[in-house]
Amino acid sequence: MSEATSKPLNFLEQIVTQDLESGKTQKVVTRFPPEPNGYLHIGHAKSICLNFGLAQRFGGECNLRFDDTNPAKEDLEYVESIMDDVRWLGFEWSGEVRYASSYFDQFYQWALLLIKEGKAYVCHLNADETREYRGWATKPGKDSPYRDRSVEENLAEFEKMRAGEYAEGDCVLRAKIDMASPNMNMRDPMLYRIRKQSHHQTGDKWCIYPTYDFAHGQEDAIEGVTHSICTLEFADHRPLYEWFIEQLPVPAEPTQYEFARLELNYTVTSKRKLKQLVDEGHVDAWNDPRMPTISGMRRRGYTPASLRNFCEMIGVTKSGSTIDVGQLEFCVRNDLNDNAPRAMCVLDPVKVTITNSKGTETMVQPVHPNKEKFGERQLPFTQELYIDRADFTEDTTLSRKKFKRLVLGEYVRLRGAYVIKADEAVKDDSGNLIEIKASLIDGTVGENPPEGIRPRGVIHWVSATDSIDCEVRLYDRLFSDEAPDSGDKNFLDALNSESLTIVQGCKAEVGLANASAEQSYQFEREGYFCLDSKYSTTEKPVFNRTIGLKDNWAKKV
RNA sequence: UGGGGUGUAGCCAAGCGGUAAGGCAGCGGGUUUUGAUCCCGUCAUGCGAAGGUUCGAAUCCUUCCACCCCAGCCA
Repeated sequence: MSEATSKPLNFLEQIVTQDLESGKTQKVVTRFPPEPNGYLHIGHAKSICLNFGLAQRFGGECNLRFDDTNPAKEDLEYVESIMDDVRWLGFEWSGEVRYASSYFDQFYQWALLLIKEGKAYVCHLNADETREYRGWATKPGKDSPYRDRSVEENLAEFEKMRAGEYAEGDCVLRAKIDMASPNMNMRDPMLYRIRKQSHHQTGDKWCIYPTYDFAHGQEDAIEGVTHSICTLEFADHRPLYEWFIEQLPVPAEPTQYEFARLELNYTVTSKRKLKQLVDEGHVDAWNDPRMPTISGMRRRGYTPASLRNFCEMIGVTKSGSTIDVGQLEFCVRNDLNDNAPRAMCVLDPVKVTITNSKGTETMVQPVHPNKEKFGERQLPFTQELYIDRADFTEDTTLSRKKFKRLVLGEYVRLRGAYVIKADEAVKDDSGNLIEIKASLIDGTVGENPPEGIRPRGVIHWVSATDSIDCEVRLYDRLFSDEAPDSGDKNFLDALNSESLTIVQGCKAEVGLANASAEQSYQFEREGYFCLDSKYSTTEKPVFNRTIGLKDNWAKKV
């Protein structure tokens, strides 16, 4: 890569570079640590690309670790979907999948150690009392009455917690740090709480579970993570993260760094809210094509490369920012333009009869207009064809610049085939257009028409007799508010009632009968589409519109 | 009003004392059998504000302003 085109390093890449140069780090180890309590979304994609990308670029490794410390919210379904999504995005984690839960024995030993050293205690204050004792931002907290229990008593109490002799909420294990700290996280944070729930990995082995704070840094240390990257809201937890690393005989000393999470306008990225959309039936599933989940975008037709490229493009910083969805859309179009085979599909068909037809002919079209290696496809050109209703008008006053399609009495190029002339518009009793009678201009296949014949433009078409029926689903943004999530708005109020349009009775070129869900196509002049993995059947293919073609013209008119 | 963080164009984002990269969007033009793609051009006398240091400041200092995060037995 030349000097002029090389992308500048982001702040984390700079840190890693320095650590590698100074010898502080021998080999960079990162991790992507989702909690399996929902499906991954575009925001996670940023974190995945960052963590795996960093390891990749610097010759290191990245683990996939489930931060499964709260069985109340987690589920096996989520761990499976997460593994799927990470793999689909194109990343491979180092070794086996890790689970925080597989370190529970070690955490327990370390908790015991803190107790023995007088650095942790069992506290019987209830939730309300705990809150009261904690104080608030400008007011220091006060010590729990249980803070100075003896080591022996703490050991005995903690054993009772572990043995299930207490109910949920009766007591917790707390670190003894500083109730007056200006950092709320240091006011004797919780280490363990009681949860009488069976866990998706450890079953009923435990009824006490470590908190995020007591688990995260130690997990990193156990796994030899060198750079533990999390989002901005955890910056306040860093002193606590470091406190545990200092107090405990951990095998390594990871460092936490924070970056700004991805926010997208017109989008909600909160697992809780996405789950609500699913649970309340506003969308058909976690992978509804309108969802910003990785699985939803996948079903919609986004490609792994387009998502990776997007994450690369938006950068990594510490300043909170909201990216325009247009940038994401640019990335899919960009990828699909290069890689999607072309096809024709008429969404709102109206019949065109070629009055001077010479019988069925076969038109040959490149699969991709500027990539020969994609090969060619054959299109049956029959006497009866379909074009889109919107591509025809009887209004002869429209200027050539304003309407580059078929006008009664004028000429248009049928993509990859003849130039035709519209001779007659046939109506039914109520005046609806039911057929266009047209004539083809001889010698215009692959050739310019003779002098004096000026087609207004090029439109797509499909054989009426040799094509397939299909359904097409058009999507608009799920939310009509740029910031559905902000302030005290109810994000459900911003739901766009027109986010899904189902179009029946579409006609597609025959080759599309072999379409598969993971293969995107460009339907020429319409946009990029892929088969819907959920609703498609062999009898009736259903195509999702991933994204329309860029349309500068529509904006100007 | 405690602590932590962030302010460079409509949206992202480089910049690390030597005179504001790049991308998206926009605008203007060219090519085109997709109103797409592609190509060319254009787009911050200005870096949250005000002072100061310096030959020279987006970069250093001071003060101020705005916004975000933290008081779950969530992560």
